[in-house]
Amino acid sequence: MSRSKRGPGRRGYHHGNLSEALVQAALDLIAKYGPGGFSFAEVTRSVGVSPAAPYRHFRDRDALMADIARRGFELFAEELTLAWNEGQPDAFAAFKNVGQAYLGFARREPAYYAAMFEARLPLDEHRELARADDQAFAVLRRAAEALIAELPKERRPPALMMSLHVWALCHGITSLFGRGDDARRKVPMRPEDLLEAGVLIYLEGLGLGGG
Amino acid sequence: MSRSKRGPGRRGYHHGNLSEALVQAALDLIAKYGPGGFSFAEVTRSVGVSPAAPYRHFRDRDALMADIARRGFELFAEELTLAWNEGQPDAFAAFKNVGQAYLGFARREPAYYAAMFEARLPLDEHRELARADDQAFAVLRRAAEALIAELPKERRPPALMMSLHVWALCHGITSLFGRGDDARRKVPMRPEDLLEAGVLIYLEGLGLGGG
DNA sequence: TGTACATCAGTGAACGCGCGTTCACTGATGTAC
DNA sequence: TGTACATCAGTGAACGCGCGTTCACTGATGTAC
Repeated sequence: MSRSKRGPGRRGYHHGNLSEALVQAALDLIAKYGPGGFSFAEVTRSVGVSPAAPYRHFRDRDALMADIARRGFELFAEELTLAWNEGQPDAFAAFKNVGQAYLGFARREPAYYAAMFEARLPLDEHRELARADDQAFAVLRRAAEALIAELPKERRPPALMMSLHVWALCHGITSLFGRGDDARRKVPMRPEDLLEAGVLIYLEGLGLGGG
Repeated sequence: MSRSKRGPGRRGYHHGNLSEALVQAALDLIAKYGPGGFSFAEVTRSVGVSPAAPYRHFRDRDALMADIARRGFELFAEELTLAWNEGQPDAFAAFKNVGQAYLGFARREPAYYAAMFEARLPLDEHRELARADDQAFAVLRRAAEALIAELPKERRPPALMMSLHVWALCHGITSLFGRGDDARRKVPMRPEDLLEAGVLIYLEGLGLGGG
């Protein structure tokens, strides 16, 4: 009986990589039950350690949650950066790729996404989290700047505004139509197509149609 | 002591309007602690009734949550309808008014908004909720249809797509920049202005600039 | 290479707590006559 | 108008449960010599 508690991944008394394992287990639970739906206790059970073990790695439940969200934003920033690909093949296509990468991340990593945007973590109290958040947004903003630079100076919109619009559109589509749970609003089109069309219309409105 | 339990609003043994009072108390708690942060027990305490009392009115905690969200959507639909005002003074202005009313509702009623969009209620299992949700969206859609009707036939976008775009933009702005708690992303502009500009650019992109 | 020892990481039992829900109950209200 | 009675709405005590967190502990690991 006490043997079964060790689980398949244990390498003896010391776990080896407990904090990673705790994060993964928490992600699984968040994916199933939402950001409010995971408990420290359940995480330890699914990892197969004693309920006191996590306290060597995280101050409390909240700190684990914040760490997950921070990791999420770092992954997110990486993926957006890859999608931007230094503006290749051209700023217009690369900008749209960033938008699609946004949706792709939310779809592939709903648990991270929930921790990042639905956990209601107070950004003032988690500075590293706020910084990671800023860095992910900065990718989107740089993409907007590069695209705007193609317009003649007198017709350039503020890059901040433009990137906030696209962020809001991406998040709105993800949160309303792109989620993986039963709270998804069902619409007869793919979120990706909805975003593609929305961004095209928006860019057209800025005079950036067709690249 | 047992007297104090009755609270100021009680009219004796029978409460008179307990289900309303429970809803209001739950809304207060949701506003403070988020949709996951209210407990049946705490609600009864703040209303001043015994913990068993709510079961005369709601099957369980989940049913109360769903009822709150349903009421929220009904209020929401009313406010959007008022803002649309039958398309007066003109479809363009009225459409923008609907968008502003969206943000206004979310700002004035953050608890309702959270119950409606952040509680992860499964829409399949709460049909009346799904219907109320549909009816609120229908207002936005009708506004889009009226605005689209001003375009020549061959240049009309699908009304469904257009209303989903605007819904997503409204929700994204609300959820990221317009919330009342510490999870708000701070940006140097008002959500209302951000929405106004975004909708204008989007409509411009559809060839609907300036009305 | 071998040993003593410090440090580290996980144990397991225990705590107090608030939760959702149930139950038999009872006081208040409304209605039939 | 008065009374008997059915129905309704809230009571309060109790339940079992899972939670977060603490504590003194101990097994495993790494390092100095």
